[in-house]
Order: sequence, then structure tokens, then C-alpha cells
Amino acid sequence: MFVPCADCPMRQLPSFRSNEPQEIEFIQSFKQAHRALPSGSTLVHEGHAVGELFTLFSGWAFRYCTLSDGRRQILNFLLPGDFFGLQERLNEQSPHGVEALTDVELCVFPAAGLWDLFKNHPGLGYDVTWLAAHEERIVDMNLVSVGRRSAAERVAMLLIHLHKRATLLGLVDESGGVPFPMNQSHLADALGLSLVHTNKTMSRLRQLELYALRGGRLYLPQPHALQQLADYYESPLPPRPLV
Amino acid sequence: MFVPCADCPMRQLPSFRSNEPQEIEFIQSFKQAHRALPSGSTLVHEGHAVGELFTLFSGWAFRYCTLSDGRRQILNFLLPGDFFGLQERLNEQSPHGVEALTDVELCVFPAAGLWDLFKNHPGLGYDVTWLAAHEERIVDMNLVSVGRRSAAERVAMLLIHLHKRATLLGLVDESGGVPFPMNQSHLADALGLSLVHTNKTMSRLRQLELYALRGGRLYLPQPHALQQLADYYESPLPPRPLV
DNA sequence: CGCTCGGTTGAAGGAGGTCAACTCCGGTGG
DNA sequence: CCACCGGAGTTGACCTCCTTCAACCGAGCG
Repeated sequence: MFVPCADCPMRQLPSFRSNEPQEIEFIQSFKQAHRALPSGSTLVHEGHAVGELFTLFSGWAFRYCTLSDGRRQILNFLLPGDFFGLQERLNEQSPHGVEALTDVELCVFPAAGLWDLFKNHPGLGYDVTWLAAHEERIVDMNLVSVGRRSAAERVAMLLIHLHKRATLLGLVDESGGVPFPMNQSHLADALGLSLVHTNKTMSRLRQLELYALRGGRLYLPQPHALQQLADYYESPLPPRPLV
Repeated sequence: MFVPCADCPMRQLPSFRSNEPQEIEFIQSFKQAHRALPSGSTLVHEGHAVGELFTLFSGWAFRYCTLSDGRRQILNFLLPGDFFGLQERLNEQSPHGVEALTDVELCVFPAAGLWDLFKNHPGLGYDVTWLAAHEERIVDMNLVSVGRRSAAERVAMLLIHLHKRATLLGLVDESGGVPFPMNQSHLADALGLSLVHTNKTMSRLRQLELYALRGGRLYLPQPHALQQLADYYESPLPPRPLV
């Protein structure tokens, strides 16, 4: 269970930026706990103060907000390497919740130690800011989808984007499939659509063979056609930091 | 035109956190230019590299994304004190544009100097991160609105939120009005609605006297009723940093 | 005076929501 | 071994919220 940060398997991936040894050492000392939680558990409760920061070590999760009558909006999906808890911490009480889609493992950091990080390791402070800005960028994209794309375009966008993120994490297998742990309610809540209409839209895209789900994995046989449908063309990302 | 950062009028406002004198001194030296631009100008071009960071010194602006067929989504409105350019800088090319709603003045900072800021003034690094997280929180809220609220609820939410932000900046007059420089197309694009339906929804709310526009100023005669309609109840914010 | 821009209103159509029923499947317990 | 159950996916019917198209009005302006 215990893995030294220096040997963190994610650090081997090309999509992550490398850090100075003393930075990794600091991260190691900053890390308060390694916590495993089962699928479906709530990692951060809506409206509660937190006091901890997290890096998702393994598994999938999502951030969400609910209105008082139960309507739920998923803000973003979290994949391994994603850092969360910043919004909560810096605003003292969390405006949104985080829930595990699969069994997850978390690196837990004390929020009170964040100041040390900025003070003694400016490079890591810069990294944290990078991650916050990156996270916002993803939410921006989701907002564009939900605000201006049709149902089919939204689905296409989401599938491409999730496939891409998982691929960058090396989660892709030889036949191009990536894990896909969410069900249609999750997708509906992320897309700002009803469950029924999400289902019908996805059936259409599936019959067009724009995507396939087999054994809990997502396959995109015609990535270019999907991109065209979603009107989404993005340049390759530079390596990202990992805390 | 030239105002030393130490005498910045925004720093006098109670909603901004105070900084150490040497931090303010650094900000002053970090500041590259003070730039005035007319209403309607594009401050950041979509898809262009930037190389500069900005604090909105006066006036209003908005961040937006457009799809290739012209559909536009406004991601967020920018008010004095808002810091922007981070997303652009850290991703090398801006995924979104920024446009002025009124005549604006900008504090311009060289993006290359951001590293110095983190290195020599960790407190300011922390502040920048705080601002990034805060900005994301606003986008989160917009995403919830656009994804899950009805047209009337969205309008209510936006009006409350803008009124609140402007009030915190001391832009409110004795009769409770705040500046309101956007037209209905802006609102429609921010709400993810069509122009026509935005108009009809707003006419309804206006007849219910949930809001009023007079002389370019927004008045909310029944804030509580609006909050109930929007299902939006937020705790008061702690003071925010200013860079 | 005519132009444009922003706001307003009506009518018609469509995308998506809601309600309801049904299937399929894996578990679980008799 | 089979009955029962609950969760997830699927499908149809109907309705409504919102979009689209179009016309009109008024203010500001060259």
C-alpha cells in the first residue's frame, strides 16, 4: 500500500512534469496519509469545511453541486493525478461535493501545510496554481458544452475529452479502450441533460458507431468524426505538474 | 493616470485583504504598464498566446469562448480587482477571449515575471492561487445554473450574483443600484439561452418587480424573493486578495 | 432623414423533459 | 434450483420550455 512519492508510478508517465528531488521529498513529508475508499463513498461533503487537500492516486471520482430540490450538476470528473480540495480550503467551506466512481486511493495533505509549500518550495506553489488554472479550464469547456452545444455534440465532446484524459494517463489498452466507470445518470448530470434524453442520444451515436462500450471500457472507432461533431480540436497539452 | 499600487483605491475597500508593504512594493515593480482601452475592445484574443497577466483596474469585461459556427458562451464577467490571463499563460495559448464591456483600465504584468513572484513573495503566490480557485468557483456556479436551472432561475441567479459582486466593490449607490453595462445578448450568452427567450424571461421578472434597470443601473427591490427563486443562499465571503 | 442597434412581441416548430412501462442482469435468499 | 428483488439501460407517448423566424418600435447618430 505504501509507495514513496519518489517511486510514484504516475511520475513515470510522460504526461507529468518532473520535479526536483528536494521537491519530491517535501511532497513526501507534506503527505499526511494514504487513504483507500470504496466506490460510491463521498470524499468531500457539500457545504462542509474540509481542512485537507487531496491528490487522486488511483480510481475515478467527480465533483458535483446539488440544488435544494435534488437537481445535481456534475462539474468535472477526476482522474488519477488530479488535485482537489483547493476551492474548498480557500473558501473555508466546500461549495461542492466529491464522490468516488470506483474504489479510490487518495494522497491526503493537511491544508494548513499549504503555506509551507508556497514558502519553501515556490516551484511547487507554481505547480499548484498551474493545476488550479488547468482545472478551471476544464470547467470552462464543460460550461461551453452545456451552454451552447446540442445533446449529441455534448456527448461527443465528453467522450472525446474523457478518452483523451485517460489516454494521457496510460490507461489505454492495445485496442484503444479506456476505463469508463460512469453510468448514464452520471453522464446526464454532467451534460445538463435528462437521463432519458442522454440515453436516446447515446443510442444514436452508438448506432452510428461513433463510440462503443465493451466490458466497462470506452472505444472511439472514429475519433475524427467525433471531433467534427463536437467541434472540438485541441492542441496537445504540455506536461502537467503532479503534487 | 498613474497611481502607485500602495495608493490603489481598491486596497481601501474592506472586501480586499491587506498586503505587506514589501509585497505591494513588489507588485508595483512587477507591474509593466497601465493600459486604458475603450469599450468593446478585445483584451485577449481567442487562440492567441498572451505573455501578459492582467488585473482589471476599472471597468467591466467578460471571458468567452466561441464555437466555429459562431455560437458564443460567456464564461464569466470580470469586475475591478479580477485577475486574468493565468489560464492563457499557463496553457501557452488562450482557449478563450476577453472583451471589454465598458472603457477599462488594466494593470499589465509580464507573465515571465510570475516565477519571481512565487519565488520571492510566497504570500503573493498564495494569493494568485486563491484568485484562481475563486475564479473557478464562479465558473462552477455558472455551470450549475446553465446545466440545471430553468431560464427564470438562471436570470435570478445571475442578477443576484452580479449585484453582490458589484456591491462588494463599493459600486452600489445610496438607493441600492449597481452599474449594469451588459445588454441582453451578453446575458443570453452567459445564461446559455437564446436572445429572445432571455428577453421574455426578463420581462416577466421585471413585471414581478424582482428587478429594475434605470439609467444603466440594476436595482433588486426584493432580494429575498430573488434568492428563493434562484435557490441561492451563500455565506458572506472572506476578504479576497488583490494583486 | 434614414440608418443601425438594442429591446420587444407574436407565431410556429423542435429539442429535450417527464411519465411510464418493460427488459436484462446480477445478487440473494428461500 | 428457482423466485424475488433492485439497479441500470431502453423505448414510447406526450407535453413544455425554449429556439427560430419575423416583424416592429424607439433612441441615438451621421
